[in-house]
Amino acid sequence: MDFKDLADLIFPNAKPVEYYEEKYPSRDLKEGAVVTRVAPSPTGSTHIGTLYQALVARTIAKQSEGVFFVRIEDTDTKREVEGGIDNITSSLNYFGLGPDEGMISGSEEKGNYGPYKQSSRKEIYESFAKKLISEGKAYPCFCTEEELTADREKQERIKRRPGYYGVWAKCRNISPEKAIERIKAGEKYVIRFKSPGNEARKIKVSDGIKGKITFPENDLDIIIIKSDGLPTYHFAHCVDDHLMRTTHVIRGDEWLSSVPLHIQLFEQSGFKAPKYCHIAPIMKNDNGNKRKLSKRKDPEAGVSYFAEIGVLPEAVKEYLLNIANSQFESWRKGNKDKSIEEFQFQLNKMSVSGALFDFTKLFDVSKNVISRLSADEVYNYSYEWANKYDEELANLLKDKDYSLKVFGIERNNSNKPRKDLAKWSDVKENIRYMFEKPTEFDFGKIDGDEAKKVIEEYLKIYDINDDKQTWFDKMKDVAEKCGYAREVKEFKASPEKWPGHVGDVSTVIRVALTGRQNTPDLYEIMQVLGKDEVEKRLKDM
RNA sequence: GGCCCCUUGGUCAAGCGGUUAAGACGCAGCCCUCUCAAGGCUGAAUCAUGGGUUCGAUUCCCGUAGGGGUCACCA
Repeated sequence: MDFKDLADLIFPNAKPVEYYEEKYPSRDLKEGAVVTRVAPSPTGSTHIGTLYQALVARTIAKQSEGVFFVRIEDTDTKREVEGGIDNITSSLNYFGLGPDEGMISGSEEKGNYGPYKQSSRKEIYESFAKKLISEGKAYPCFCTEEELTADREKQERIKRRPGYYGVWAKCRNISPEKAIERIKAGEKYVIRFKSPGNEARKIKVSDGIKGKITFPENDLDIIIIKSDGLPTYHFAHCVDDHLMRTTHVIRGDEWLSSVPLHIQLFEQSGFKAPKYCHIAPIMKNDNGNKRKLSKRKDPEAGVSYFAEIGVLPEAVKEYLLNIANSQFESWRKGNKDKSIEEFQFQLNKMSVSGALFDFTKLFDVSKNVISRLSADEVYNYSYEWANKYDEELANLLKDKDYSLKVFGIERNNSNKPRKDLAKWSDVKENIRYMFEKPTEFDFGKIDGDEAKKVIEEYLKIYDINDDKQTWFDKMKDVAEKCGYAREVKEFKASPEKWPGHVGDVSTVIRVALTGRQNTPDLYEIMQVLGKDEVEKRLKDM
């Protein structure tokens, strides 16, 4: 009786690993091409961290003409949420981060290295676990949960490092004969990795983002196959990323401390370990403390939030890229019209510590993104958004031709378009007065009777056909006639001479027309409003 | 608690032994033939702390403090 018999008993039907090695050959890619993945668990709504990782992973894969794929890590059946996979794949798609390979919906996948859902790969893990067992590098463990917790408590009590290692690894040296006997007797067991490590020895790892890190070697005999027959994350990661020929593992830095284990797992399995790249998480300031963005507490942690408030995926990506590579900003400044795909991303320029999520900055980025859009695009996006989230706005925007003119104000034929829209949920209050007569008026400096006089005077000479210069000259004429300064400069030079200047006069017209003291270019607004509407609103005053 | 990582303005951050310590967001002020958004200019604001090493430390080393991560049959 030896390890081989034990392995045969545990996994009688497992295929030899060679079968899989052949089925999933090395990828035929050009030199330097990088194979990356994002490997989320389908546990609910997609987290912004997943998106962030996907963005980074996909970017470096694309840049190197490599492959980016999506693998679903659903080995924890308890945490799985219905529709979880769909949620991930549709979020990735929505953000334009669809994969070359892997899961593309809740039930479909593409690519030759699948299945891309771990729950469908059970037999593959068994095959590799069997090999480890037959080589004496893994073993069945019969310890019950109660025994394990008892040991852990004892370890704590006597101030020892907790875990299943050394003398605490009770099942480590059970002979194959004895193990076979116990299995045949029907005892429950899991499969553990027999770690060859020694905690006193150090290993050095070069992380693609964090740089050189020194760890103690792993000496924990971690579980690789759980009692439900599915692998733990560690083992699944090892088998999958080997077979899927991943070259760079981009993942959250909560995994950093598992690296010694993972490297050992790869070594013992006879695989080449991938390059690890650990991304610092996006944080939130919580009463002076930094903590990871949490889906429970922070709406912005859920990726769907950005769709809800109407921030473009492109804006979110640019913001994330900004956090990831600070040179992005200056690149963008010099390449205003280029796609972000052209930006040369550098992994080693990523920050090693987590950045605070900053809405103000996101909105600034977003304003810039929207400012690059045509009136047509702005209309389409906001109408689409309104149909989903804001019925009132959708009604306002029904008249497409007119709406297009409204969105064209200071946008069409302008080389420095407005930057006052950060998100589609800003649109309604921004343009409402173009569709509805205002009901409240505050003329500022000028009181009601004066304002009436200004409006009357203006009405006498108003002509929709005036060009902008004539329009402005007429505004000055009204100012003069009503006793205000023609030129702002003159007024500023001797403010005691007049009660106000053209600006104050135009404010009256502006308020009468829009109900606001601040608006975009009044001339353009009046052009869009049209002669009838302008005269009507003015006369109604 | 053990182990690992981190610490430049309010925020994101350049920097890699000698710099007036970039830039962006935000903030304040000014300018720009009407207001605002934008744009331009100007300004306030940063090297956690104590020791070394060095002619010289933001930069290198050690300690301290603070922060983060991790120690599961969860990923």
